Formats: sequence, structure tokens, C-alpha cells
Amino acid sequence: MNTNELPKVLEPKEFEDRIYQFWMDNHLFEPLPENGKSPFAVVIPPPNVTGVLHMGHGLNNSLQDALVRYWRMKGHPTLWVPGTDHAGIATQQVVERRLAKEGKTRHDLGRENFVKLTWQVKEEHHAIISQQLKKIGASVDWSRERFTLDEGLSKAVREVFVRLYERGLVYKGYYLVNWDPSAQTAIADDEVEYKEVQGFLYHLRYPLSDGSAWLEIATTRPETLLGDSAVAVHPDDERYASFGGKTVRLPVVGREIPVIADSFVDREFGTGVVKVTPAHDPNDFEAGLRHNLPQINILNPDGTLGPNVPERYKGLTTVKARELIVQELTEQGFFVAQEPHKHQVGHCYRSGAVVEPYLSEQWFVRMKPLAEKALAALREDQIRFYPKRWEHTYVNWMENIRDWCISRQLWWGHQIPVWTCESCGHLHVKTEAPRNCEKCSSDRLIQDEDVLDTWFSSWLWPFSTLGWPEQTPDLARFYPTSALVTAYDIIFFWVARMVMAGTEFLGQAPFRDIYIHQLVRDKQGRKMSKSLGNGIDPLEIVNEFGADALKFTLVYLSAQGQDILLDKDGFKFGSKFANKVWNASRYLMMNLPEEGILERSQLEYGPADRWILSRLNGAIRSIDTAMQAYKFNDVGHTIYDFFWYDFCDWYIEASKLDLASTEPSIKRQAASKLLYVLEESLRLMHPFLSFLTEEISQKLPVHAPNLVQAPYPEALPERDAPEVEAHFAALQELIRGIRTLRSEFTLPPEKNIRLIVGLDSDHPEHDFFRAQEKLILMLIGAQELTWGASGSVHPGAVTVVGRGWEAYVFVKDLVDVVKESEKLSKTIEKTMKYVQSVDNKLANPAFTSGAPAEVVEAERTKREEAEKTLKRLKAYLVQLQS
RNA sequence: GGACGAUUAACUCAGUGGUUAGAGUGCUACCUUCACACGGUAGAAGUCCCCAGUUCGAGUCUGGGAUCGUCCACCA
Repeated sequence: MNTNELPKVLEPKEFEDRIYQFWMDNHLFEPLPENGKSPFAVVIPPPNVTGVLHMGHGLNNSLQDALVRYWRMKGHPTLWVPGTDHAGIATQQVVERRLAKEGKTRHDLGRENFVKLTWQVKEEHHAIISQQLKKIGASVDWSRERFTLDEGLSKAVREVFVRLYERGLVYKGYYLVNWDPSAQTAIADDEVEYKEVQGFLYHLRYPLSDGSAWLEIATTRPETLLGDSAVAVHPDDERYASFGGKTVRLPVVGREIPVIADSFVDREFGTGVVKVTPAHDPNDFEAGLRHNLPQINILNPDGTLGPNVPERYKGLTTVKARELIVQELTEQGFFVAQEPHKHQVGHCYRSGAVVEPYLSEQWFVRMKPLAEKALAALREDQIRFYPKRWEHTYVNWMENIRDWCISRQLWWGHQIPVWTCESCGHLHVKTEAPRNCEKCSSDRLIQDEDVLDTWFSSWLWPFSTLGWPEQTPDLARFYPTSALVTAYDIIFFWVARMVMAGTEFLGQAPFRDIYIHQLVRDKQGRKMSKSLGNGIDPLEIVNEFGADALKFTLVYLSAQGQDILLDKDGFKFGSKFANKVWNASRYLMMNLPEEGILERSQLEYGPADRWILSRLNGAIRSIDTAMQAYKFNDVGHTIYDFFWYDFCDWYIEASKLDLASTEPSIKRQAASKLLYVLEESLRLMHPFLSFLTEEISQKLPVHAPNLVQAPYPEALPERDAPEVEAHFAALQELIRGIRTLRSEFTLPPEKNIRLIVGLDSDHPEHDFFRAQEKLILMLIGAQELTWGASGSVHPGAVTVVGRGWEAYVFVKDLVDVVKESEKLSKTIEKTMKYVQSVDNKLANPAFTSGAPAEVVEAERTKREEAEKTLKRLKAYLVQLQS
């Protein structure tokens, strides 16, 4: 017979890699063929290829894995598409930093070589990322892995660009955009993070050209004075009414600029006069357009001062220029004062560099028409957010959408599919490079040098990964996908835009359910980051506790809508549970019957068996409900409670009676039944403790070939046994009560205790209790139990009173009557109070007529029980004091 | 300025209008009894942020307030 024993200590490292390999070798993560059940598809939020997985990925992928494994076991053809994102700015910077160490820039290599090198770096990192996903057990279909820059996805990107262009939704224009001087590229509005910075508000004097007076303006950026082309006041501001139409002479540069009136000026702020720098401030840019002001650019692409400034300012950083201009203004008497001032400064979310508003020619996507379709998708219930409240965020963003700047002045990315004829200037927007100009036949065609925003490929992810624009079988079968699992910080960047792309190009939202999970933070609630050094590496957890501990802990903690605060020790929780599962299984393996396991049909069920099967039914139902509502923490609780409290603490304990039997057939029955319940529990837990359950399962004498595609347990109505559950609940109460007594009077376990249980003959558990005498004795560690009538008097015994019963335990030493009486009086008082409160409730006609009948009935029953308990308590008190 | 969330045991958090509000960790006592000391058995621990309201009944729903947090917009 099977003598496979489990090692004494759980060492996840011993089997995790082997098990993962086993799953892959057998192609278990690939979708099943058509079987009449609806497919379940998920695309992974592609991690940056040059990043490393952090705990956020740990959470994200643990939840997806749980979800995907659950539906796969439910028999749905399931697909989880893996892949990575080329992450334009981030990756290019990784490579540029590498070059910088050799004293080189990307320009030393040239575009072609630089891109080649970046592909190499990508390959190195990609291997790491894939390895990490395997380590945490992600059941992704590696045969379908994609990369945002691979050929198929690039084709999708070009196709989308061309279609948008043809629909008039892509345009090129010269605008003020957010400029990252460190990466020297434009970025989108969403990519700017505003941080509060302590600066100064400088008050400066601009003299009127005629010398008759001066205007005092306030600014946080005095150096931009060099690009001023007007000074503005509010049209209704009486203080400055007389200045309309006049001009001022710009200090330092001497340029004459008009005083304009515009209602964008806030009269309350500063002096009510504002300098207007159309080339370096979004508000001023708009004002400049309204008033036809020149746009005077003063910055180089790297953020230093350059064009249109006096020679001595050229090449200075804005910080240096600020110092110099303040100095010059002071010397020339134009400086009034400076006061401390907190204000928001934009930073690039990728590079962290301070963003400059900067004039340049860029490509944009007109977003309004796309947003309307995406809003309709929500209205029509094509997409559902879990938790629902994120709908607000989505709608709010969609309704206030601005055009999307999609061109990036980088080399790493999808080069914009636009070719300009050098001869005639004709523009070709094509999915493939044209050979000749379609206007003048010239072959001198130059492709636009810029690349597209990384998110311009990410937003196509749910269908580009399935083969679009080709009409592939995968696309037909798995689009739209079933669920998207992601954190709330990329709802705008990614989720919203994917819905836009899906509705625009496929006429259908790309997924049905959107589960928005938490961010993982440290115990102080801070975002995990490299600079703080507070991050937890998921692999470190895998190494120390195992992948199952990682996943189970995260699933258990994953309540909707809250951030998860975690430190490394938090994972001990999952580790302990995994250990418990391991040891329980090990114990059962050690007790396999020599004659072999019985067939299911040969099993004979007693009360404990019927109880655990009924409890198992309950657990299965809870899990089904919770999984369908994406309530992962409920699932975690259900699994934990069922396995630990029901299966281990009670069922295994109760079975020890039979397992220790000298009668082989009894032992064989017990061991077989335990094993079947364990086997089913392992399947139940597999989506959440994948490696461990697979490892154990394969060593059981009866088991599925693998758990990945094994059928998920289903609740079987014939197993429901509410009356047995009620009996058992009463039994547990009795046992706990006696154990408490034991503990209170520190009756050592080796000492046999003398026990009398008083029970009404009409007690609903009367027969059940008496039938379970042996079990009761074992579970409380006594050898003899006398059944008596309730309310008897037993001098020298302490008593615990339950619902419908009382237990007397004889203690050797004298009972501290005073102490015991006090405690008892307290309990009596509490119970009386309770009875009183229920009485009040029942005496209230509003309650008896207003509340549902079963609630009223339940209250009555509880009252009666409490009343009975009270009687017994009082009787005991009397006895104690006599 | 706008929106959203949170506030429950010492800590981290669950909690679906209906028992006397729960878990994990930590703490206390006892137990190395033959699966597990990453364990067992018990115990202590609560103004469910505050105020009003709705309801037969509120930790749960409504309104107001306080504190903390997040996002969006933004004052040069």
C-alpha cells in the first residue's frame, strides 16, 4: 500500500519549482478545448520589462492566479495571458544610465545601435521577470506570452494610429506640453504628479514705458520674466483701470510689452497683476492665444536657458537663472520683496524630474469621442467595477477628459507611422512604410522620428495580445475578456483607455468585470519605494515562507477598497496556515490503513462525518458566492476557518477515537473518510495554496492526476445536515464549557476528573449527547461521565451551565466560595440583564408586529433558553453558598 | 475648490439592519499527550470617533461635525 510519507517539516523550496515545472510540462495552463462552458479570460497587467516585481505585483498576480485557477477548476476553458510592457521612458533611462557609466550618451551610439542595445537589456530583464512570475506560481499560459513591442503588437499599434488618423481623431500641433527635461520628451497630462514645494513668491516692479508709474507683479518663477510678452490685470479691477492699453518696459531685457485685461487674473492673489509668459505657463499660453501675444521660448530641451535670452543667461539652469535675475532686479531697483510660499510643482511620474511647460510640435489624440463610447459601455452595463465606487472615478475622468499627447521624443518605442515626402511635403500615415510618395512619386520619404507613448500600446493590450488586427481564433473565443484585476492607481492611465480602445476598435468593452484592488503599503501606511527602503520583495517572502504563504496571506487580507499595510512578519500568517495544512495531511498519511483505502461507496457515515460534510458544503457555497463577488478576503476566512477550526480542531480530533481503535475495520473506515475529506479540501484550497496542495495531493492514495484541472468541489444537497450541525454546535458548547472549568480550576490534564452532566430528558440533544459519551470523554480528557438529571445538588463540585444542561466537575481542593460566588453573580446579573432586554423587546407591540415572525420567534426561543440557564445558575449559587 | 474613502480590542483588520460585536498578532495561565510549540486548551482585553435622526431594532442606513488619508482641479 501507499507508504509515501510527507517530510516532517514543510519546506516549500523542496517542491515548488518541481511542481511548477510539472504544470508547465503538462501544458495545464493552456485553455481547455470547447466544452460548452463559457471561456474565462484574463490579461495580465504587463509589468515593466526593466522593472522588478514588487509586492504590488505580488498582490496583483496572487489575486489573478486565485481567480483563474478557481474558474479553470470549475471547468471553464481558461486563459491567462502573460506579457510585459516596454515602458518607454523607464527602460530608455535604464539603458542611458548604463551608458553614462561608460561616459557615453545615446547619441554616441546612434539610434539604431541604441535600440539594439535596449533590446538586449530587455532580454536580460525579461528573463528575471518571467522567473519571478513562475516563482510566485502564476498559472499563465506562457505559450501566449506577449511584449508590447513585439511584431504583432506593433502592427496593432500602427493600425490603430492610422485608423484614428483617418477618423480625424489624431492630429499634430504646436502646443504647450509637459516637458521632462531629463528625458527630453513630452509627457501626457496624466503623467505629471504635483508635489507641494516650499518656494517664494517674488514681488517685482514693472515700470510703465512712459515712466509715469509702475506695476507690481507677483511670481514664483522670476526667471520666466525673460519670456514675458504681456502683463495682465482683471478687466474689472478698478485699481488698474487706468493702465489699460499702456505698455510696460520689461526689466533686464528692456522689451516693451502691453498691459492686457483678462478675467483669468485672480484679483485676490498677490497684487492682482500677473506677468504673462505664453511659452512657459498653461494659463498664460491660453491668454496669449486670446490676445495674440508672441510666444517667447527661453528654454533648451534640457531645461537650461537658451533661446531669446541675454547671452549671460544662456546655459544656466532655471535655479541659477533665478538667482541671477533676482540679483539683477535688486541692483536695478525692480525687486520689491519675497515671501515664503508653498506651491505645487509638477514632476514626471517616471523620472521624477521637474516638468516644464514647453512649446513643441506633438501628436495628440482627440479623446472626447472615444470617452463617449467608453461612458456608454458603463451605462450599458458592459463593464462593472468591483468595488462599485470606482465608477465615480472613471466617469469623472471621462467627463473631464483632455486630449492626449502621444508623441515622445524617445528612441525606445513604436516609431510613429507617419512619413513625410521631402520633395513635396506630402504626409503619409500608413501601417507599413511606403516606398514612394503617393503624390509626387519621390522616394525621399522620412519617417517621423518620435515614438508613441507606452500607454498607446498598453491600451490595446486586451485584444492586441489575442492577435488583433487579425481575426484570430483566440480573439473570437476570448474577447471580450472576463475580468481585469488591477490597482486603483492606473485606472486613468490604463483601465479607462483600454475601455476606449475596445469600444472604438472592436465595438465592445475589453472586459466585463474590473476588480480594483489595494495598494500595498508598509506598516506606517507609506507607499513602498526604493528610496524609503521599505519595500518587501515578493521573492524574499517566497524564499522564506513559500509562494503559498505569500498568496494566501494576500488573499486573506484583500478586503475591498482598503490599502494593505504589511511588513515581512505579516506573511507568517499564511506560513502558519500552510504549515497546518501540511501537518494535518502528514498525520493522515501516517495513519493510512494497511488494507488500503475503502471505496467511497463502502463508507459508513457517523454524526461527525455527516457534520464535516455539511460544513464542507457550507464552505463551498461561501467560496462560490465570495469568488463571484470578488470578495477574496471572505474566501480566505472561509478556507482558514473550515480547515483549521472544523477539519483539524474537531473532525480530526473526533476521529482519533476510531483511528486508535484496535478493530481494523473501524480504523480503516475512519482513515478512509478522513482521506476523502482531505482530498476534497485540497482541491477546495488549491486556487489559494497551489503548490502545497498539489504536492500533498499527489502523494495521497487517491487523487486527481493534477489539481490545476481537477474538478472544483461542489456543494451536494444530500450532504446538508442542519440538524447534525445543531447537535454538534451544542456538543462543542458542552465541551468548551467543561474545558473552561478545567482551566479555571487548573485541573491538570493527566488527572482524571469526575464528571456529572445534568440534562433534561426532553433536551433536544439528550440522545445525541448520550450517544457521544466516548467522544466527550476524549475531548475533555476524562474517563468517566455520569449522566444525571438537571438541577441536582453535588457538593464539592463546580458547575458550568449551558443551554439545557449543566456539568459538574468535582475538585479536590476547596472551592473559593467567595470568588466563585462573585463570578457567578456576575454571570447571573449579565444574563438577567439580557433576559430583561429581550422582555422589553417582546413587550413592545411595535416589535412583535413590526419585525418578521421568525425574528420574533428566535427572540422568544433565546429568551426561554436564557431563562432556563438563569434558573440553573441560581440553583448553583444557592448550592455553592449552602 | 471638488470628489471619494477611513475611524471597531494594545496593533493590523473583518463585520451582509436582527444573539450578549469577531479574527490574526501581541499579552496572561496551563500543557512538550503519540500531526503540528509555526502547536493545544483556556483567559483578559471594546464609549464600534462625536452629535442628531430614520427604524420595532443601528457598528451597519440618513444628515451634521471632528480627525486622518487618497485622487482630481488649481492661485501666478
